[in-house]
Amino acid sequence: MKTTLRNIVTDARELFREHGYDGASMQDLATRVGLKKASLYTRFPSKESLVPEVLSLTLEETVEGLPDPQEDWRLAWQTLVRRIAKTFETRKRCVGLHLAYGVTSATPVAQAAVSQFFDALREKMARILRVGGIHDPDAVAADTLAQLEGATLWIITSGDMTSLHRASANACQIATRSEGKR
Amino acid sequence: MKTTLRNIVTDARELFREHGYDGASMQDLATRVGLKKASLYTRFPSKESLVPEVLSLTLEETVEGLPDPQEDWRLAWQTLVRRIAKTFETRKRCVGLHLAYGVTSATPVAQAAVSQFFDALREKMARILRVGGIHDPDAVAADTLAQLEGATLWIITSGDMTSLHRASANACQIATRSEGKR
DNA sequence: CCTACCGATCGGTAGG
DNA sequence: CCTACCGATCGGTAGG
Repeated sequence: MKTTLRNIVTDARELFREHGYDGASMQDLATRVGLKKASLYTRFPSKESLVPEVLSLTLEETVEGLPDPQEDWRLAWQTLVRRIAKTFETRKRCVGLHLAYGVTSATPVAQAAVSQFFDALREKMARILRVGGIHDPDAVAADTLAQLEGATLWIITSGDMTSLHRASANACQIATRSEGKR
Repeated sequence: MKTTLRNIVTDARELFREHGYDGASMQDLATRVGLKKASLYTRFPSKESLVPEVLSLTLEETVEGLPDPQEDWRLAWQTLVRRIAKTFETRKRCVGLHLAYGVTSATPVAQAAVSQFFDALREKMARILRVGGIHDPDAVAADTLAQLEGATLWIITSGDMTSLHRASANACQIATRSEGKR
């Protein structure tokens, strides 16, 4: 297992997802990637600097290779929604949400990265809905993401994935109702 | 300001809500309530033991004095939903969600308390819907809570409360559609 | 990329 | 209810 930059970022992501910003330690990350802690600091200037890397990688993975909305916006929407739901189902929690709750004004760079991540994701979703002529695409995108994120609560507290499945199914139905309005 | 047990619990709640389980320190709590840290340990045996106290107080406050569902289930439902939404609007985040993401198997008592809290709240909501003859009350209750919780993401990242308002309004509409089914 | 260290802070306790 | 302390761990750095 080579210790690439990308490897460090994905391992940092797993730690942030599981333990949050405070709970993830640079020592844990070092052990995980097979380095000494000091060596991490030759790649990343600080713990905080990992957050933008983690989130931009996540955004990239979430939207890469998505069907062109101009060609088939329904397919693009369903693929994106199901991809997000699948990640939550596999990982049990959302890194972004854990970081959103975990970063404070003490780490402004991380805080800004979290805001930008969710804003970009929402905008990506809204753009697809806009092609489909869906009413108030920004609101529908935000609410859809909120429903998916909120469903992770039940996965964490009780292992129940049915709320996530309903959220995914309901979101996909947006793309199977009548064309044009609503 | 007297340093009552209840005072300590509500201050602990504010710290947990803002900083999460790891991020909230017993020293901060002690300073906040005007005691030395060691003195906290004469009231509570551990940091972990504060979690059940915080959540049972929160559950109590959330459901106390609610209209009797048998008398007017629509009013009971709307009051409960709006009460939850109001708390999120005022406090900007949900203690329960922050704790759900923040506690691990390293603090099993806290973890169990979080699960019980959300299960009890969902059951309370479902019981009201059951009186109203709403279809699949457990699922509707879980999804409603998920939508409200998820909306806090947008409050945190961008200050946008419109998603929370839509969640609250949509939930309340459950109680204004036709009696009986759905 | 390492060893070795820094000051700060953590949850918790001894002892009065 | 306090002072004073415990060992552990934190993010980060010096110096090679």
